[in-house]
Amino acid sequence: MSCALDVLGDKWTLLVLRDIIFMRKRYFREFLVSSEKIASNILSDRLRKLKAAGMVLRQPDPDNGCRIIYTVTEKGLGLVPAILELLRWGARYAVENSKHDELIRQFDRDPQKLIAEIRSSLNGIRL
Amino acid sequence: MSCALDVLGDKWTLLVLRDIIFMRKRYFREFLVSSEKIASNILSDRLRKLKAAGMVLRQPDPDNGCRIIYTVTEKGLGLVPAILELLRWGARYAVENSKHDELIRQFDRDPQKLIAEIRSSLNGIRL
DNA sequence: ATATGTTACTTGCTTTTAGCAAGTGACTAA
DNA sequence: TTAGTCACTTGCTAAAAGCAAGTAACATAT
Repeated sequence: MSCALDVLGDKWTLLVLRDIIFMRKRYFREFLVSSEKIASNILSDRLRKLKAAGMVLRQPDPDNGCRIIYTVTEKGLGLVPAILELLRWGARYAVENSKHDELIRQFDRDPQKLIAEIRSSLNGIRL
Repeated sequence: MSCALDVLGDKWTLLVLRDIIFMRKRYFREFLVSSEKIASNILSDRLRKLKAAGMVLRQPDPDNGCRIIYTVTEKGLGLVPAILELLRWGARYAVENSKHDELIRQFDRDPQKLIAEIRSSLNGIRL
């Protein structure tokens, strides 16, 4: 638990993971335009820490030398259930979001299938 | 999600919740002696914020006027699945803890039963 | 009744972390 | 060759964390 919080115990790390997993974000710029407005230095720091924790991969885009592609690892994907439980809790007790409701329903119907879909969408990236 | 992180997005809040829910802690002093050594001013602040968020209750102990009893609310209990998924992830990917393994097995066997047990252990408190 | 102890905090202060605005160097497309 | 994109850094300020010490309310023992 405290190990988990060593990596996740801050405002931004889980949001970055949510974006990379569910919003399918790949590039630095994409993370910057999230609704929560993360600063570029913080984003840089969190991506570096997530990489150090083995939860994301950082690789140059073969099609464009100045681009970097970030992807989730299996360890990062392992947090999907936890993230979805947090979404579910937020949906039940906080103000109305409802944009994650379909995701939650999908998870309830077949958790393994949702995770398999996310994983396979990652394999679609040429590296 | 970001709503959830407004409440939980720091190192200590989830640890306090873990203690109050799974370690059955009730008094200020009990939280102070957790393995992670929270400072008393931080603990005070987090308990106040959790109370403001409607996740814990703060009531004077009828048996001892200078004691305060803290208890989880239903809203706080709603985070049990999320916390357990974090524990599970920590158990799988971080260094070996294994002291939460039984808790995780219990949750896997019958999630509702575990939550019911926690809830009923709260009702045992006279207020 | 007085002294001592307990409990749940505050306060003051220092160190660490967050966050914004602006800048940089590597690369690409016109 | 020039302008633009991209993924960051850097400098600076504001906020939060963390420690040590103090305090007010109550309880217990003498």
